Amino acid sequence: MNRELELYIRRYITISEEELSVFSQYLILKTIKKKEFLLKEGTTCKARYFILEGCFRHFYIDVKGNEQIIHFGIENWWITDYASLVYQVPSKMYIQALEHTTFLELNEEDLEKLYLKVPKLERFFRIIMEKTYIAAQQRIEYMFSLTGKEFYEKFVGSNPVFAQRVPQYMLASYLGLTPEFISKIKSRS
Amino acid sequence: MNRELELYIRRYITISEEELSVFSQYLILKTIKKKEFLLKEGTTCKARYFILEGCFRHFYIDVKGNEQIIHFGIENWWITDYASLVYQVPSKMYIQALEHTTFLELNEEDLEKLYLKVPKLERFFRIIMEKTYIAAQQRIEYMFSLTGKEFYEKFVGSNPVFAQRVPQYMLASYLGLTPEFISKIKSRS
DNA sequence: CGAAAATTTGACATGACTCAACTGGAGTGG
DNA sequence: CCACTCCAGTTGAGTCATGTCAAATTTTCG
Repeated sequence: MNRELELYIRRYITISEEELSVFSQYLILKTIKKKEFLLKEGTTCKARYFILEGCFRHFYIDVKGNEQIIHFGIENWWITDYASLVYQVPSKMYIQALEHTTFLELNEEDLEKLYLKVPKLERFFRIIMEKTYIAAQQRIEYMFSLTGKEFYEKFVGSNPVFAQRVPQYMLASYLGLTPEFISKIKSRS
Repeated sequence: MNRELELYIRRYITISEEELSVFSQYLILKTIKKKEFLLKEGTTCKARYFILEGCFRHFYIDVKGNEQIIHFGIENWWITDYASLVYQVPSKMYIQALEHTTFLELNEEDLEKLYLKVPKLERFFRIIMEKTYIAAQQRIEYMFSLTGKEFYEKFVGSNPVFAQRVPQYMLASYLGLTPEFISKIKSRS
């Protein structure tokens, strides 16, 4: 079992070496180059990915043709398109590497088998989903309560390192603002 | 076991009568009157609630002092403040009945015990959380891609019955718009 | 029936967008 | 290693969607 993932799992559940090693049999270590895609619109998503090193952006093309980033994925995060994965329908999303990235792939059909062998993983993924949902909820609250300027400043304030790692226009997209507007925010302060 | 909840559970997992009856021992049938609260700011949320009949709104008071509705809860939905429930911290949220409402209460400490007795419930709640998360994600996409007018029309179009059930100013709050603006949307079409 | 709450309407304000032009680095090829 | 291109970022002018505030009207409900 990969050391990073082991630590991550043990933050949430207690699990034996044996169970971990069964889990690890289903994980495929992969790498992907900068700008390559893990998922493209029209493809049905078949797996979840645990990021070991690197960074993804998760976006879609909206009705007006703009790339709208809904997430970034970094080290120690799971990334996937749940809407496509869970309902097994073609995705409207793209997941693209922003850097050379290493990750573990967990196929969803395999995961279903795994749940039978290691039922504790149901618990693990339940807990992960709860936290993921709470984060999404938090995001909705910020979108409602903060102005663009406040949202930008909050994001950069709480993720200073990450804000360096991605270009400004992607931050703008993530925050639902235009690059021009971000530029004006910065100059006015 | 309550019939509604049984049907709901069996949409997602296969489960025996015995397991269901263990589950049902932990459920408390309750009712609440219109305008009463299930949860108030400052209280730590201790349970999840399955709505049998009636309706709740889930809101918080933002920095500017406005009530910001983040969800409505209706029949066959679970409602709770996950942020408070999962981390056991005081809630920033209110959950208030909009009608006389009947629901089943599931205490979180009990649920932890239940997971040991009926591990399948981990699976059940994992699946529920996945769907709940997907819905939250969808909401974020709408907030990004649609104008206020479009969002309002989409909501009323897909929930015509529900839109009747709550006052306009609450819809406005849920959509992140002002009641005045909703009024203008309606008059201009 | 009357008071309180919800909705509507209008005048005005503003946050954020659009578009277009400009600047400055980062690669790339000769 | 220079010249060129290209992309990200900046700046400014003008616009538009939506908000604010206040008053008028309608609905709800005790």
